[in-house]
Amino acid sequence: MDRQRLANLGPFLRRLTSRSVLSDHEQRQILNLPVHARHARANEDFVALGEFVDHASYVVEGLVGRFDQGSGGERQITALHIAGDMADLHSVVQPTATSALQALCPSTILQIPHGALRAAAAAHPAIAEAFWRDCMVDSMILAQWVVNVGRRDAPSRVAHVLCEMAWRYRARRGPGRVAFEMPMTQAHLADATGLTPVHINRTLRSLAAIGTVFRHKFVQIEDWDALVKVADFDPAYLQDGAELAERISLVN
Amino acid sequence: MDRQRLANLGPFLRRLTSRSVLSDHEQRQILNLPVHARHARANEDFVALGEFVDHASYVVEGLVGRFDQGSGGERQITALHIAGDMADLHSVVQPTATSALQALCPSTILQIPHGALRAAAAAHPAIAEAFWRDCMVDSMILAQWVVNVGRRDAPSRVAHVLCEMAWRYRARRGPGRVAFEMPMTQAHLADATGLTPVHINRTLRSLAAIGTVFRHKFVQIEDWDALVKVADFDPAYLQDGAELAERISLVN
DNA sequence: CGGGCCGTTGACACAAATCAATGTCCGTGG
DNA sequence: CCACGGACATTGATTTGTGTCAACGGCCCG
Repeated sequence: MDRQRLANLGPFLRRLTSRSVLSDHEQRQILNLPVHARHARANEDFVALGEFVDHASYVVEGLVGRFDQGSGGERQITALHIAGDMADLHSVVQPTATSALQALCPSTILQIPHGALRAAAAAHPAIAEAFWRDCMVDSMILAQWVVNVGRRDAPSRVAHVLCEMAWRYRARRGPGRVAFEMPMTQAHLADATGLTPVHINRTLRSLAAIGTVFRHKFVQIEDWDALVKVADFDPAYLQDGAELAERISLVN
Repeated sequence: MDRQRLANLGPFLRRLTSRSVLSDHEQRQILNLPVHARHARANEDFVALGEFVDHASYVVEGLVGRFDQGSGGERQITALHIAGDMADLHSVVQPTATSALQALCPSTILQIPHGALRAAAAAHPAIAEAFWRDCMVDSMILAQWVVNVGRRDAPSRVAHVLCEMAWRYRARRGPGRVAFEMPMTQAHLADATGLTPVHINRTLRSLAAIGTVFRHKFVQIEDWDALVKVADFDPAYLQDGAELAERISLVN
């Protein structure tokens, strides 16, 4: 295991500290985690279903999807992970993958050994807490996806995914125009929303009527508020505006 | 905060130790957690949406659902918690509820202060790990629900929920007949599967054709294997048969 | 005895799936 | 430089699963 000291874990640390309190020393522990870089081509599984992994996968660049599938082969994306996300931090505590990780576009991944993560968590309760909390944010997103797929019609579903991604990419600035890159195909969107690719296509055309377009891996939203209304989007679940006062530490 | 020492946390401890390794001393810490009993009537919210909670809710008796809803009022159950489940252990680390907790039948709840849980986790890395892992099991169930609601048709969805519940209630013994109590209504099943109550009704009738009935809050399955086939059910995600060898401890 | 919750049934409407073809772009190799 | 192949997007015709609306029935409990 080579220990390249790329400064790439910065975004991960920022994610953690945006929701949890870590001392300088603890922050250094995170940045000094050993990593092993790896590349994944578009549509390449870099963690297979059922595989027993000994490392977590951090997305430096690109976009990855968590895929689940039934025995009939019908695929469903269960989570999307953008650059800066630890795609399977949960594997530290649950090393048998119950879903596959697949790159949706050429992506670079940093593998971080479970051993190092476990050691950091065991030595510093605040780090354990930050990891736990980070996993729980993913879990709340998952709960929202159940609602999305279970209770919304096609335009609303697609709009909701676009809103969530805009928010997570921090592309949204005001009530008006928003634009960001989202390197996935219409078929991927279908896998994420529980719809068919053809219907995604038609739905996107209907969304164009309110000024939202997804073309050439690029999302352009003319009227953010209008999209939010269609999506019935409330960003509370992303735990982003979490007040410092609400952050409670294990270490008290 | 009264500190009733009911021996009711036993099932919770058993859940934890079935997947994580805890020393005798750590186990005692769990059993000695202070609790406050509370009753909830059927269809009563005992944790409201958006509420800031300072305790976790443990289900001693009954059945509770995690409810999410859109602005239009359409409800979606995001998780079911049976007796012995800690319904919102995640609230320790994420105290603002993004979903409501509602009793589906008369239930009794034990409230456990976050302070005590946090103290136990901070003092014992193995306990922190066990809590984290327990939350991740719920998370994997959630991921399966996304698949269920996103990719399966009505008979398959309902069958899958029944299989999962049979498994979690430990009602399944062999390949043949299975029966267990599941104190919820058809409308609740509809909220859990993203279907309408009328369609649930018709779907249940179609499942009766393969010998599976849900009547009077009771599930009776004549042919388990047949139901599993309809449901496309694979219990791996429940992390139940997890081998001891696969359990890895933070404390090494 | 009456009212409400829950379950049941039928007729009909509609959103999304399916099936099938065609179009467009882009990289690659002749 | 052009022809080819493949991935992705687009479109139309048709089918189908599920929702919607509306009514009725059973049963428990007050």
